[in-house]
Amino acid sequence: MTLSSAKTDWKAIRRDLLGRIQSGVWKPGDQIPREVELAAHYDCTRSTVGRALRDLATAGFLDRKRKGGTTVSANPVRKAPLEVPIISEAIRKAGYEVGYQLLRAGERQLDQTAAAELGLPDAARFLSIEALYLADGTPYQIEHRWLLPATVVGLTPEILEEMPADEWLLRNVPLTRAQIMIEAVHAPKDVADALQIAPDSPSLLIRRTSWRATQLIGVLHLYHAPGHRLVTGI
Amino acid sequence: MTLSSAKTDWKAIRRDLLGRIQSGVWKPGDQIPREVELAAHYDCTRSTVGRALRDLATAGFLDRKRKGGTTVSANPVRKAPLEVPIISEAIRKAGYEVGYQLLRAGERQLDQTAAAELGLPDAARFLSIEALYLADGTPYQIEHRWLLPATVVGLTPEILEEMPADEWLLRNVPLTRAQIMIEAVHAPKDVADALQIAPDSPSLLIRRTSWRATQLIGVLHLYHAPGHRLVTGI
DNA sequence: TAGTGGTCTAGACCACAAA
DNA sequence: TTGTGGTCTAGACCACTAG
Repeated sequence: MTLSSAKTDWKAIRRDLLGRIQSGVWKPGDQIPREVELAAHYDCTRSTVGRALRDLATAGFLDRKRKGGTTVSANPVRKAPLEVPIISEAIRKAGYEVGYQLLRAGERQLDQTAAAELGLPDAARFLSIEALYLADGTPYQIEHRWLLPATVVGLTPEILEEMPADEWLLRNVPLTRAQIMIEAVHAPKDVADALQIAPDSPSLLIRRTSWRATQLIGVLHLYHAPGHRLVTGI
Repeated sequence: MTLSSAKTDWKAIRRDLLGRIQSGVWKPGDQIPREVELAAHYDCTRSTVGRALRDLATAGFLDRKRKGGTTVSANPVRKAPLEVPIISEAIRKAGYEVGYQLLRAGERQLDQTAAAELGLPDAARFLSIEALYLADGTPYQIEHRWLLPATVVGLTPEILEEMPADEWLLRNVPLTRAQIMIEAVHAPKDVADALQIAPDSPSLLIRRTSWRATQLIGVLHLYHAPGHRLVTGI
């Protein structure tokens, strides 16, 4: 009641409700009024307050249960959105001139550890791609991919000379599911050489395994130069 | 038309539409039918298809503009949700027994680099907290916080002996905004000692600066033991 | 069993951007 | 100017679950 009560605008209602949560008027675990009561208070229909409540629930601020009512989340598990863009876009966005250099491309036996990760026989042959990305001429990251030849028909080393694998894949084999792992490792020797950094420098490694529907596309390993930061927020 | 056309269920409609996008029936940049047409096709009201379309738009698959219609996103910037839970919850979720050990707590001058990050005069005095977390008895991560005393009144070293700062903060000073940076570093000597790892081991460092509204709460540095992985997916 | 949220309808008006 | 999505209403029925 003391807080604003802009009428009949679900965004305003959401702001008002969020305000009560964040200011502590409603504390974690508290039961908040039912939709009908809120609708009466805000002088609108149940659908409208429902939309505001639904939005807050998907954002993790509220827990909702039929018959059980709506409560303020006890464990506000905030999710920070981590963008997964095309590599060159990421560099461009940061304001740098993009450089791309194909190091190696060709069919290869899958790396032992990578095979184990995928639960595949390492007898399987993959299209192995190694490339270097530069930002303003400075080595920025190394990408190493293993792609399942059957799912990337048409992708040739010639194409890769001009176009990063990311771009080709986005247009030709869009992923529908991916698993991502982020960890800190010592840069392996070949990566350290390519990035022109000291061997055993700390490197941020992003590993991504991607599928199109249930069909495996491949595995991506991204080694970043020391000092590289992943930035996000809530 | 060829794809399923389950009637009057927005989730089914969303599945159907997403199927057309991911199977390539509708390609990036394509204009898709208007709400009225889709409503006719699925034999439901505009509100219902609208909900499905809105959902796909917020997920990044569609771009919508008044009068301009709805198009398939050309740049599907997929966002991987990175969870930011209470530390002990994270360990518990992974199935381990949680250990917590306060190493140091007391007022201190803010660290030089940390002060620069915040744009604060390093003359400011902060509550400095260092703690060790264990998973099944094994050192797991080191947290180092600098908290602005004015915003955490009531938080004493005695409380911190028993309760991780995270838990106290969640209940008493919930954050409304945070900036998060993730990078790979060499573990500093004191951190390496506490984690019982070799000096200069690669460590995943998560840095978080948090605010309540516009009021700075403090800075958190989390050093992880080598091998620790952040896992997410899309 | 009863009460709560989840969904859908059929209609209306409005805001914005393209033509 | 006009067509599109964005939002709201007033009502209804249903699904889940707490008591």
